[in-house]
Amino acid sequence: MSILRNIPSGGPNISSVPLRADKFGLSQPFLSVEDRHKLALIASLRHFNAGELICNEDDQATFIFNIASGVAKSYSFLPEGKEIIQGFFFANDLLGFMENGRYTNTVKAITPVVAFQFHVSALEALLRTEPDLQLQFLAKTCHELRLAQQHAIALSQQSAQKRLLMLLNLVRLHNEPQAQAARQIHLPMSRADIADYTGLAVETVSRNLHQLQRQGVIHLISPQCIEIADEHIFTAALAQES
Amino acid sequence: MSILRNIPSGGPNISSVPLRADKFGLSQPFLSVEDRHKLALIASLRHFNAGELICNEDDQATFIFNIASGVAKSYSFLPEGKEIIQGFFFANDLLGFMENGRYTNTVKAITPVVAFQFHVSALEALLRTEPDLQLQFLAKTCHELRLAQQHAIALSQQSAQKRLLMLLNLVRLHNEPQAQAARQIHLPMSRADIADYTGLAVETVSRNLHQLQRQGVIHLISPQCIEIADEHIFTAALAQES
DNA sequence: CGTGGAGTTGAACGATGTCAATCTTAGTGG
DNA sequence: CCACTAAGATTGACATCGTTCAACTCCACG
Repeated sequence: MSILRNIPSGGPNISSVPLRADKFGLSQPFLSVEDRHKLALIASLRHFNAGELICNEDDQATFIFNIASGVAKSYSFLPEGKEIIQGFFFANDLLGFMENGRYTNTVKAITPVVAFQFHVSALEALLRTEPDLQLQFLAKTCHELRLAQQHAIALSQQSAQKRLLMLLNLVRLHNEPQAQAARQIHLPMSRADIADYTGLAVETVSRNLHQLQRQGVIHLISPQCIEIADEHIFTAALAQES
Repeated sequence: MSILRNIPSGGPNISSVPLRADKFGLSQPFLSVEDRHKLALIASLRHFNAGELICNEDDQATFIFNIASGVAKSYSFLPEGKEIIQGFFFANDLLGFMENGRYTNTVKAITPVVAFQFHVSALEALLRTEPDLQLQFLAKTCHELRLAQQHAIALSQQSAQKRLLMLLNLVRLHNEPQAQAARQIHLPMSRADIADYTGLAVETVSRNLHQLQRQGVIHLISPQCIEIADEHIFTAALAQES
């Protein structure tokens, strides 16, 4: 496979959570070597610059994408002209969800993105012949559903602080291990993106981040880099009563 | 099949939207007779009273359910002890989504509910041997994801009125055709449920419904029954700028 | 050195949450 | 048949928090 030779990651991959509890515990969160190989056979590699559109809502859906590296945002437009960010896509995520053959969201690269692209028809044909692989896609979709529900939970929080803490916690899980060890959260997105995800105004985002700093929960190193002041205080603030 | 003989609906069924555009348009939103028959072979019928628990978050997931009639609500608990309603399930919906073998939501019947129940292991075995049927489940899950995203859109609305209008519109789609023709929306859920779904206080729900009435958008016939005063004004209010 | 975008800060208004009281309704039992 | 009860729904008064509008700072880039 020429594709497999050209990239370091070893081909398409999907991070997920298994539907059923494995007897080995949380095993098989990623595809097997065989499944990745089968996907590689129908994949081609794409590069997107930061800010570049990956797919557009309501457009005819011809490709499904699997991110190899980089971060993208999925968003829709509200009646008022504002936009809401539905979620962020990271490495090993799937994007290009569709209904009636049309994309249900607009997805734009936030950082430079490298992604595998599959023809919808080729992927569908593969999934029909590989039920086990299809189950992995089902599990991934269930996990996306779970993430969307957690987003709804974040949005239903009254306090701006908690909404922000939930976003920080979400982004944190996708940071490099060394960054996590240093209690640092690297935010690939702008304040406007955070505002659109949390349903707040940009000013409220800024104000409350600084308030969290005054309260000793976080430390604003730079606009894109936040340090957790105290692990214990941070998690306590996430689960707080008030 | 004894099950098929005992129920009028003709066995399990799944309402959905196809992933790909069919050459026949919006065809195949429901399962084929053959698929329903295969599901019936591994299904058993369950009855739930109004208010009865169908499945509980974090519990071992042994069954997946398919509603034949009635309405249920899916909810999670917020740190503050409040609860958020993630969505409502109607006839031909699937429920019992899981991760790591455990339910991700608590589901409770709002009205009396009749549902088919499938053993997870039996359903998984069936889906492995029937990739086409599995694709229907994948499409259904994608549609649930879409609904969760629309819920997030509703929650990100600043105005309480718009959140309520989006809920009314959602419920309306599941009403009986004759009710829709009469421009009536029958709400199976309580004001508290509406509040938990929209992220508002019960009082705010009540106040804004009455305000919508004063504005001539709807007419409150009874707490559980709302009439759309004018179709045009209603849809205009949904898409309004302000 | 100037420019523009992103981020921050300030002040005032307004919508919604909260607390509390009242009203309505369905179900119960005398 | 009627009164009682409890849960759901409504209404009022008030405080709070976030939005809005505006000005300002910071930094990268030419």
